[in-house]
Amino acid sequence: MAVTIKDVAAFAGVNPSTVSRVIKDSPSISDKTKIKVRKAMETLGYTQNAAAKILASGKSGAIGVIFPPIENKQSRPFFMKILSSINEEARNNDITVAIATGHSIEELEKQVRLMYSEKRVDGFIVLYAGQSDPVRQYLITENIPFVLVGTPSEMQNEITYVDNDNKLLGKEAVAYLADKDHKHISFVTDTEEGVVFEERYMGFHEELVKRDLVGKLLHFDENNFKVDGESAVIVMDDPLALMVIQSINKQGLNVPDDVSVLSFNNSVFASLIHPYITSFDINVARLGEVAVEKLSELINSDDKSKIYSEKIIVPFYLKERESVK
Amino acid sequence: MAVTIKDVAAFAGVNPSTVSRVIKDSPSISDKTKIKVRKAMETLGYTQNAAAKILASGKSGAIGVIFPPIENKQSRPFFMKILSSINEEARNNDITVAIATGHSIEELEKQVRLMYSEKRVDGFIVLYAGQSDPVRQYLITENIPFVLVGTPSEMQNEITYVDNDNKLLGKEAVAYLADKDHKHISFVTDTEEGVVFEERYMGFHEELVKRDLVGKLLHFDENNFKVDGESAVIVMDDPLALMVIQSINKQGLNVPDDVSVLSFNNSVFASLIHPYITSFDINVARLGEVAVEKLSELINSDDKSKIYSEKIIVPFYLKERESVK
DNA sequence: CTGAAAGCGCTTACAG
DNA sequence: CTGAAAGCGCTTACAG
Repeated sequence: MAVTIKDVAAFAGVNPSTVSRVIKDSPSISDKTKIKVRKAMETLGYTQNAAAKILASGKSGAIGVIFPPIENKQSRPFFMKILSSINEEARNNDITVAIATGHSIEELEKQVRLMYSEKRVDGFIVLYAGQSDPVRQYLITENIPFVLVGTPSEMQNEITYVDNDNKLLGKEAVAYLADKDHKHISFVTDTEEGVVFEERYMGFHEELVKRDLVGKLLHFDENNFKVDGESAVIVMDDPLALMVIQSINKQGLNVPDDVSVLSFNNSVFASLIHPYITSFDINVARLGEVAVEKLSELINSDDKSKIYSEKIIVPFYLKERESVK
Repeated sequence: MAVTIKDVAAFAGVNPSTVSRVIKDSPSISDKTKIKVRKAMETLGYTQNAAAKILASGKSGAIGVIFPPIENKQSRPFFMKILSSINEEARNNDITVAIATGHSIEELEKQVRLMYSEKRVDGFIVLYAGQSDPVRQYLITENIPFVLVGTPSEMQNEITYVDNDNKLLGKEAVAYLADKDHKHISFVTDTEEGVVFEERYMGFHEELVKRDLVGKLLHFDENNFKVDGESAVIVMDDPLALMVIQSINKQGLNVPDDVSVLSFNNSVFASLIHPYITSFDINVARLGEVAVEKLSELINSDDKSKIYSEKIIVPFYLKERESVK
């Protein structure tokens, strides 16, 4: 039915193995033969059969993207955005991407194990960095190539990961506001878990001390949140910033006239309603690209241990809008 | 290296073909043999090699999910949500999902063609319904199984699609507000393109006329939007509702005390800041499930034309919150 | 109910 | 630089 390597070989008057070599552009084939074979492929409309290639070569040419098992996280625009950029970069390298999701961590692990044991994928990109995760543990134990997007809280030396410099992000946030003459700056969060929070807050705190400014950690609670003398506030992410702004308004204060709001991630939420939020863009697209690049290296390296434990820090930039004065 | 069907056969003392039949639970194999073989698989830790299965059977056991080529759409929570539910339903049926994305329609089509010609997938779920789309055209021409999420504006008779009843949604919106004694109800949109808008608006209009109420179509423009006597407003989606509420506030009016706001889709945007938005939930999870079910039927049917052109309407429900009085 | 055999469409040492 | 052959791990008529 479909045209195979054999058909092409017959048409071009060569052996099927020669066609195979032409496909991968083997240097041992003469240009003359290559041209002839390529012409045959063209006129017959040949396309490779992925399954046959995988079976014969032992490589799937596909990678798996693992989403966090928590439901609500999946609504974050981050995931769709990084998936797009991963897929794009993968396509440019002739890699297919398959996905793994699950309501529970058990479901997720089951799917990941199956994908790998059936040899549907050569490796994984993990999109969450929670601590002591069984899925990640499995990948490490079985020595399966993977790269993490985010910073793991443990075994940083055994894992290849790509992330922003969250501590620097915290520092830069303070620096930016301080340069605008803010002297009382607090940090607002709705979670104190995770390396992202820890590092951003640490950076915030260090820079605050260094510049001799005042401020503290404010835990956001919808019914009970108030600023108390702050002229500016740094918020963990854009949706939270939206809520913070509303709370500030309810206090009878205006953003940015009375208090400035600076946030992170630069997601859709940042430019939904006014004041549009000034927010650090963490370059999600680049994060995805780099993840694919690194994973490819891991998959294709013979000595996997050699390039393990690399960390890639992707630069960020500030998207200035209306919420800071 | 990995354990194969041969190893299992040797261990159980049967022919490899018997093992293959046990795997697919063929009725022609005796229970005694099944038990014996399954035990062997268990103790040896056997898992199927997907590539070999695909090559031998001619079926990939995978489906492709095609995302719209437009960048900003991908930030909508809808896509991540439906992808999750598609993947979940697929996993329950031992189907893998691969994705196709692209900045341009050309890129997208290229990827789709490649996926299919390499036999990486058996069929597709298309997540957008714009008119005269080359990707969809390709699928139809080549007679490739696919189902559309949304309502196509042409060739409705040739395409299997799943969607909500958008016209009914428009009617129900009016009915709900009318029952709360609203008499002046307008419909707000920021786009007049697409079947979704058309049908919701048509439903709105019919019901408005039927109940002898007043109201009109309001085009949202950030700098220039005002309500003019409306006691309630129906908005195309949640993010837009957020903007509409802000505009209403700027007019010195309160939601819901002065004007009620009712919206569609029940996305994350609906419960971000107060007033939380009363919104119709369009049951995205179910949409995804049904899409997978129908696609499976298409793929496995011998006479594809027989079940073509089915439409599946998924029910919706109203999520009541704070924006309607 | 089960076995033996051919075949799916590639890749890759091995020869020459 | 190219060919002939074996093999990747399954499935599936065909026999019996």
